[in-house]
Amino acid sequence: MQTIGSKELIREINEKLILKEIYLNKKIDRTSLIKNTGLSGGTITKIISCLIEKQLVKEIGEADSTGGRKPILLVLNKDYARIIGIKIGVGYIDFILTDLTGDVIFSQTIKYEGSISPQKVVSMITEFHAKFHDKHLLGISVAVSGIVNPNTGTVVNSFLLGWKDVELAQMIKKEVDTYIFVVNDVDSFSLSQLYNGNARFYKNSVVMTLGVGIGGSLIIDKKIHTADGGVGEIGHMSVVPNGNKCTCGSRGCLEAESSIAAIAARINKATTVAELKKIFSSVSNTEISELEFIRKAIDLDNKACKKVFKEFSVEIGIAMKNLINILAPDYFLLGGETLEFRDLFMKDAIEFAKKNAFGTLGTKVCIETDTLGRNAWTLGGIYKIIEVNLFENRI
Amino acid sequence: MQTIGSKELIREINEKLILKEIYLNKKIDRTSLIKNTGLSGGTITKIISCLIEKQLVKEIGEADSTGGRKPILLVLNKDYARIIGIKIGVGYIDFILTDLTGDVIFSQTIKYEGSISPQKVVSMITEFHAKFHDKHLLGISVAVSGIVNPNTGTVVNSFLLGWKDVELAQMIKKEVDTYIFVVNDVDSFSLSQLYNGNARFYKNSVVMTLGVGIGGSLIIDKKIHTADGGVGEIGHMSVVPNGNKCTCGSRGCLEAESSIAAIAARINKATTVAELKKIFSSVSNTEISELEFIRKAIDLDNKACKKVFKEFSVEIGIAMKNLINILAPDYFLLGGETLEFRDLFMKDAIEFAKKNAFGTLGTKVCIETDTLGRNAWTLGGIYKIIEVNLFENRI
DNA sequence: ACTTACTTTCTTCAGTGAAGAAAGTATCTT
DNA sequence: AAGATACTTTCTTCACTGAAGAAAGTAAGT
Repeated sequence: MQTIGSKELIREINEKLILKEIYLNKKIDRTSLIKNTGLSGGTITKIISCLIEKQLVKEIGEADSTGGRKPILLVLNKDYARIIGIKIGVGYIDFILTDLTGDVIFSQTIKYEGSISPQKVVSMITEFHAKFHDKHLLGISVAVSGIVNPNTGTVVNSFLLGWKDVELAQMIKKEVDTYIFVVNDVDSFSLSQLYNGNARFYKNSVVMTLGVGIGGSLIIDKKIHTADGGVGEIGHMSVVPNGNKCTCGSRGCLEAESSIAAIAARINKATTVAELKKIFSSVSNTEISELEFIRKAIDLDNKACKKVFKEFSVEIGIAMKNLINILAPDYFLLGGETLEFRDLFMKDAIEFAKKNAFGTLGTKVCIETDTLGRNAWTLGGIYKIIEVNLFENRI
Repeated sequence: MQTIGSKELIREINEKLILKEIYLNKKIDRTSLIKNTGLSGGTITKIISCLIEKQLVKEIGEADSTGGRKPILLVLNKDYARIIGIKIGVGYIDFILTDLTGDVIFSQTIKYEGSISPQKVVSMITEFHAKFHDKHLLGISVAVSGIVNPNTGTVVNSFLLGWKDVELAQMIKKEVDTYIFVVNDVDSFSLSQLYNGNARFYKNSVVMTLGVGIGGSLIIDKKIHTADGGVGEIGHMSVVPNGNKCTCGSRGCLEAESSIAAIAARINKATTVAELKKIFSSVSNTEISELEFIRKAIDLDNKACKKVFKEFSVEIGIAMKNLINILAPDYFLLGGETLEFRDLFMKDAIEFAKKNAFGTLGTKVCIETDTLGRNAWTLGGIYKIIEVNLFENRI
């Protein structure tokens, strides 16, 4: 939809410019706002007065004088609103409540067994909201696995949850009338890297997560690229012709070859240690997880593990090389549970990728691993809600 | 660089809105501009007067009355400026001169043997420009193979031309002081699909070209995604583990397996027809091109060709499936010289890709082949120059 | 008295909405 | 058939509005 130029647009652009400057500086005075934004003194005074009246901004004291009048410091009013973030995992749901700037106020994890229905999730969200609706609610973000259309708020297809064509945003909005942002969980993780991690310093990034599934997310020109959902299904890139049957129906997909479960299976096949094989038989009975099995395997048969992770590093290296060649990112971030075993594969995979990428693409990309931790999967959607509400122009 | 809201910005936004509306409608009257843009009558009158004064727009007569005063029709002034587009191929250079709307006024192809230096190219551009500098020159677009940084105008690395770190834009600007747009040739082809082909109707597209090399280009949110060059090196995606040695140094790349040269080599290997093998030996002496060899091969040993193209269709299908899974495009366009043999591989490749793509990604993508033809490789950059100058907002 | 920070006043300019001018068509009267 | 009148549509003009900038003023420091 095309936007026409108008006085309202001018004011909106400048208000958001000022809000962004206050947010980035945490606290700032009017004269610095004049310098940093290029707006005139009169304009700054008028707009700040407006924002104070709206209670989005507040004065919090003075800074030291440099020879004249002491400047008055301005900050975003953290208490202006609250934001709720949810991450629907397999067997658990994370809830996080933050203030206007994304600082965590409260968080909790609720575990569940078997499967969980969308109705149940909506019910839990409504309960969580009821506990905190004393403040204005800016929005609710929900991170879900699978193909998610963030524009319609629909979970098109989540294999892990067993959901298909769930209009989650609409269901939640019926109960809580606020802005609902339904997003793929890897995209949410990626948004955290963009707003709070090192991805913020780069224009184009690829995020890859290794774990139960192999996930991916793309950041293009400092914006998450979701299309209408389905972007970044890196796990379903073919790496082994006629390889293992994948859950998606294809063969030789990266996920079929290199998920946690696949690694465990490969270790079991490679090892001759009887005790280890016995332990592996418990895995499918969920007496022990694949992660735990791999931990034990490293103790009991380090040689077999090294061999399996060596092959794994080549597959991951090929996948990374392919992504670097297709997308030419400045920044490449690796995350997910499999990073626990990074010592066994990471260096080789990165070296393989950098060495085999086309031309200069391998040398120009910065490759790092996640340092933000588990909350990043939930906070990403919250950061997006803040960006959309406070800083993003409609043109 | 952040943009502040101002009266100048308002005027600029609205002028471009009006120009875009005139361009899309080819001819339009003021009352329709009021309806289509949402701007008021006074604003339309003022801005149109301005544009007429600048000679960007002109009145060209009247439309029929519908009961009142006859409306006056307005058009873009095609003669306001000229644009030059160049495509540097292997063994030839295409030159195209267009008017303000991208309509071709003049074109020529100059052949060259062996290699060609950047200096020689600049010299030819200067000569071409000298023939047509009676009109204002809006810009010059140069399409080149390899890794090209359009932001700096640098040919970082063109394997086919043997160029490395050539600051082509600067070299040209020294001779002709105008806007210079240096772009990867597949990206230029892609831009034509976006501005003049069916890609204009989709938000996210992938363009793949099959020929001497395997090239790719990405359109994200209706914008070509180039980063700082190197995006879309689809040809260097691995499809065969430990496969053929590629020019990029890696092994098993799509380009090493499925370029025109690779297909010819595979046909030669598969055939038992002595005459065909004899003809193939002439290819490396450039007595006959690979394309011509394949044409003959289809006549002399259709069975072997069918077999080779069957394998080829799987490789292309895998590559397409990988791209669909990573990028979730709405639209996928195939182009390039290998399409001459589309009857032997296209249907199978598309079917493979659609069938093996993740979830609904395969059914939602529209896959087509190029209909714009050879000039599309040159005109894409011209369309971009028009877009940047007449329609694109700086915010 | 001078410096620095912030506010107020006045000016400029772009867009808006309403009214008017210009140029049409349709109908009626002579 | 010609002229007059009524109505419609297109385009222009103009007074008003609001946002930003420039200039001048006030407040609070050293």
